[in-house]
Amino acid sequence: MDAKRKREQVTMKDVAKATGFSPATVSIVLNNAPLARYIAPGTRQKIEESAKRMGYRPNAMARFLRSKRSQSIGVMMFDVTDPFCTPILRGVENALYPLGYLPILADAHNQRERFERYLEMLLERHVDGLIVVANWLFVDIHVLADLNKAEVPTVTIGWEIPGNRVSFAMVDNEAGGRLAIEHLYQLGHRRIAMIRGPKRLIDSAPRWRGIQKFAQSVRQEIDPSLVLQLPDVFDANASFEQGYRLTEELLQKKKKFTALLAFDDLTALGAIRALAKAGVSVPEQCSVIGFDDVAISGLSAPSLTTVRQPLETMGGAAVNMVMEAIKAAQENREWSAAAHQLHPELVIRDSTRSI
Amino acid sequence: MDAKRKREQVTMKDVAKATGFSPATVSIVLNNAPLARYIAPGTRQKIEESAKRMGYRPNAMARFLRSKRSQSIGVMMFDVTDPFCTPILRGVENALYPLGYLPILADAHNQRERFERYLEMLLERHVDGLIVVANWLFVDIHVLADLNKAEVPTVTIGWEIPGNRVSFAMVDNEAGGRLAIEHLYQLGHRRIAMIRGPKRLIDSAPRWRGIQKFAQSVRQEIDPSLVLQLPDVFDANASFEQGYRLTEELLQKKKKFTALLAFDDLTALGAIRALAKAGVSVPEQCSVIGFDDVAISGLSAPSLTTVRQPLETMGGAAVNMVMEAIKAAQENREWSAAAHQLHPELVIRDSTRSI
DNA sequence: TTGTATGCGTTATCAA
DNA sequence: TTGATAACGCATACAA
Repeated sequence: MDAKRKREQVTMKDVAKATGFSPATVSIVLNNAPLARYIAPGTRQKIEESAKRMGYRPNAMARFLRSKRSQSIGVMMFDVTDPFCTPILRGVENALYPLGYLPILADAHNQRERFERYLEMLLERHVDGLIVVANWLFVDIHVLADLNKAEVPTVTIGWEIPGNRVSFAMVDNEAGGRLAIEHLYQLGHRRIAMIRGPKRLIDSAPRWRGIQKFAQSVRQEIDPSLVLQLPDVFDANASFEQGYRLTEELLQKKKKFTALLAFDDLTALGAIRALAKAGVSVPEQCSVIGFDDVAISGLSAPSLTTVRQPLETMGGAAVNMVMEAIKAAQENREWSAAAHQLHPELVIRDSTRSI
Repeated sequence: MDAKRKREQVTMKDVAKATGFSPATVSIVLNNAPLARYIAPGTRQKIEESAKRMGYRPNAMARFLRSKRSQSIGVMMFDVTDPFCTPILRGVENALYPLGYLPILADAHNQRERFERYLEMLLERHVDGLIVVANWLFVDIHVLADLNKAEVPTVTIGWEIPGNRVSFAMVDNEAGGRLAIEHLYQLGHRRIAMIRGPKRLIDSAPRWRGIQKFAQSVRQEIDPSLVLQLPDVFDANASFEQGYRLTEELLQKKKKFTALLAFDDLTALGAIRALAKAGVSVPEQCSVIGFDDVAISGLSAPSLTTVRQPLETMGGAAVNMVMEAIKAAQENREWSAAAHQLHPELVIRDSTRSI
């Protein structure tokens, strides 16, 4: 039974008063500060016991004021709703947890204005570092500039910022593109429809390069009439709809192809939907491969063969990189941005087969 | 070119010095405090202009120390990876944004230990309120107790905590169950297989009750040999696998049914997979209905008919409720927990058809 | 081995 | 209309 429901916070001063020691001593003990080595065992025990009994809980805000460490990381996503973001978020959270850090979440909704406002808010909160999961967002050059001048250690995932201030983690898109086409080629497919990524998206070009290089290496021509182009649309579900639409158009033109290589998984799912509607069964009559290995891909019918981005790993890598940068800043060390390219992995499921 | 890369924070004192006024005046002006009414327009302008020019940014931590408001809300999820969580997170974020609040994210991974550690961390950070997205977690009675004694305004989503300290937002499961069976019934289905929810999950019982009541109301018997039971497993993808397995067993027993009512969407997708594998086409030979309307459901092939939980709305509702509680606490008002039941909605897609 | 004093950046009270 | 001062909770330099 509490006398008051709204009890006050127990502070170090309270613990000090209760134990008869000074707040300084209490601080030293409870933080296991270097000086704690000189504290008498009995003192230590008394303080620790009292703190526990009284329900003492350090005040992170007050602590920050002295230590300048907030033990929190700002995590900016371009769109939490995008299935691409969830595994990254998990990866970030999971790497932060053992470090005693907490993520403060900001969701830009793919809007620059929102991004900027959130950036401001995160800086007011003095996050120790920033992890930015970007894609469309960075189409805008200004946002880029914002990040470069942000006076906080920053890492981006999925986008590279020129300069040596911002580290990034990113999948090797070129290798991924190669993996995708190579798989189809080895299954015997020669007439392959392809849906290229939006022009302004950073992943599109290298992924396409991987495809081209492989085609050249096996002296296989890419039929331009089978190559489609995703438009520049900023929306999580857009690629599904566009995949559907483009595939439908292709079918109407009576183009012949035995396989379809989609820019990403949602596009692939849209394509499968269109194929199904037209009575083309996957994979019997047409193989389809995606990219990303988003959570849905394993559950769809047929389950989707795809090139996996190690998203959760990327989240973890990003955490390691910000932590490095934070440490460097604290120790006033020289430090320069790092780049982390992760390997994609072919995941063979039910949407592709040999002919 | 900065002389130092690591520049210091611009404080009110700095602005005060630059303008020749006192920090107090600066504070009054920049916060538009009540007293700002008496500040000379010229003063005001000079201060605001200088603050902007110097790049002054309030320090949220220091501000908290005085005001006791952190402008952040702890958001605890049982598993961010669960597709159930994402729309809720979006709803929360979106409602928080215009209020100038930021969510601090904690992901319990369905583990009690982790939940408790995170709760502690959030309290150290003095979140103004707490939103807990629960399901499995709360199977554990202790966690429940933790929340009741937490000295912070709290709202749960998807689980009810006895007592009048914790508000909650939840879908009307009974109505949802009814919606699902009613849909199948109206399509002419009479032999309906059902996969019930895990026994320990709070949604299972009311959802089943809705089904039973409807069956009674139309004098339709529920064939016990067509009723399956999801086991108590704590994992996001478990229900997919279990749906697959249970359906497979049902098919092996040569049970006849024209429709299948699954506890949730993932279970339904698992069931569809099993049906497809056995050569039973959906919806031609068997209709399937899910529950939740998770993001995947609209994209799967066939797209899934389901009972929609307004997840994003629930997130927004939760925010409103914590804010109420926070305001009450600040004003030292009496306040009692509220309950918010949201209406489910039938979403008809391609996985069901009439016979 | 422990205590005293100071300041982190703000805001609120009171005084001028 | 504005300024001086104190206090929020903590950590550290220095003193004892």
